[in-house]
Amino acid sequence: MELNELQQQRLAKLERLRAAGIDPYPPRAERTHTIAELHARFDELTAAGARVTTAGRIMGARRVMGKLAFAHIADESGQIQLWLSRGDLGDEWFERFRDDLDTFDIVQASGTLRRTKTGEASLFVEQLVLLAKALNPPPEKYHGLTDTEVRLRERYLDLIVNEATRHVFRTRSRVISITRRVLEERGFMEVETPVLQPIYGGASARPFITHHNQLDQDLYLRIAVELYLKRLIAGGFERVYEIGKNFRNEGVDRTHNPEFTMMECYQAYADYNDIMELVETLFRTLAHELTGSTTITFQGQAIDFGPTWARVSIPEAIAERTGIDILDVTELAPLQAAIRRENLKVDPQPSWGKQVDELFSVYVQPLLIQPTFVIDHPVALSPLAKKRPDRSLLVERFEPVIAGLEVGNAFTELNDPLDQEQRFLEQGRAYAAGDDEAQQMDTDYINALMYGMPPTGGLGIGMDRVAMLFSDQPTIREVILFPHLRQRE
RNA sequence: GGGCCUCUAGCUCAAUGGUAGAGCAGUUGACUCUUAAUCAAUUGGUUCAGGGUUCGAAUCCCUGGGGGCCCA
Repeated sequence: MELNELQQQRLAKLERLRAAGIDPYPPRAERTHTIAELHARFDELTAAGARVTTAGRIMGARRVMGKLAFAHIADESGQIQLWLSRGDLGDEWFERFRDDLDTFDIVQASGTLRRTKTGEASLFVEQLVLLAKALNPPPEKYHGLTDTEVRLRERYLDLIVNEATRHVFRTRSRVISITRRVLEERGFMEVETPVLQPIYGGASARPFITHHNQLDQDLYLRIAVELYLKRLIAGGFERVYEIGKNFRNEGVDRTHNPEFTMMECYQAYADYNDIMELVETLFRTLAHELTGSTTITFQGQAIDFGPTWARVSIPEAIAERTGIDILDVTELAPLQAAIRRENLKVDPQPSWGKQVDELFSVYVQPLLIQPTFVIDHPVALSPLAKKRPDRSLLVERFEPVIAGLEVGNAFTELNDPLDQEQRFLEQGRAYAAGDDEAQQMDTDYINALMYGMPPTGGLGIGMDRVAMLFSDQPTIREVILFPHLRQRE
């Protein structure tokens, strides 16, 4: 390992400490109070003259005068100022603090609490213990660390110096735990299903492929958990959910990371209308618990989860915005002709369904700022959803859209094994025609349906995107602790 | 995958084709109420990598790499 000048200086200090018989990485720490507890009970502890011991990382610059020094230390709960005097600490440790300790070192400090002349609650230190020597220097103290690349590659440093980053990940954690609680309160049971799957299914996406050596078998990292959870519904569990990582072999952008966290849940004897109610309740609860109100601010836009959500029908909205009635133009070539006639700026797609999706994505979805259920998807794009009884071209499906962002996908599940088989065959033809996101035939899943699966409503929610909304972050990588980046060199 | 922008000291940033600099941090010294401490002095560079143009390249050109923004 090659050390730069600043690292070498810190290493020299570490060696000096070792030479003086001090372990720079002792195995144990002592703490009578966290820093937040010191502040919360400051008056009481000060009046009692209590001797307290706390610990934390030296933050900001040390301010060392001839016989007096100041520094702030931080633990997860907060910051407190240390007041260090040659008189209280003794020459040896005062000089050690001055000469051999640095910003970012982690220390344990014992003493009494008092306010300084300027009124700042401080720990007047009588005894100092080094808990961990930092060999890396801090970033610039005023501008801090701003370089996005370094913030993501060295997320630990980002967390040390940026309270805003810590806040984002605390919020993300609460989003997940509140979601879990809402589901548990409704009687959903958390389950775990395979990450390594012999057949990938449940979504339209390209998989990562891996290999089991002993079985000499290719396996796929799951792109969804849908088909396994519905096997459980067929098995008789009536409410199940799973929160976990999915993997899709796709590009990285503002709203996509190759591995991401999905919540999926399935409820027997329910349909997509019941699931809409669940989604409304979930988001209303998240907003209320995280902000105290039903309204959040995302990228400058107020978003209200109080009311029931608007419903936007894909064919109706496309007709309104483009003048094309997709239910009248149900083949690819005539649809593309109509697009040219109307002079619409969308890219040509290889199938009617995808062309419809493209029209909607360009001309309707960006306008959907308030929480909206997008409904009436083409059956060709929804091989696992039940058809509308009144319109066989469309399915009982909805996507929750917030601030123009798709945050999930839900439908009345297709439980007819014969129809399901036909849908898989259709997907197989699409794959053969070059659609590398088409879904695979899963005969074991059809076998499960052949035992009978009750009418069921199902839902998938992209938890990273929900975390973006509730932490007001513009990109998914800001809500993923260690997002994917290219290797250096 | 395409277009545009960007990469200089540990960090935040300058430097119009002509001696690579500042602030902070660090180091040395002074200082017993500081908090972006102050005062004085001072160290620190493969300018992302490789090639080219030029008397001379951080700067212009080419190739490659990392990152950002927009588009697909």
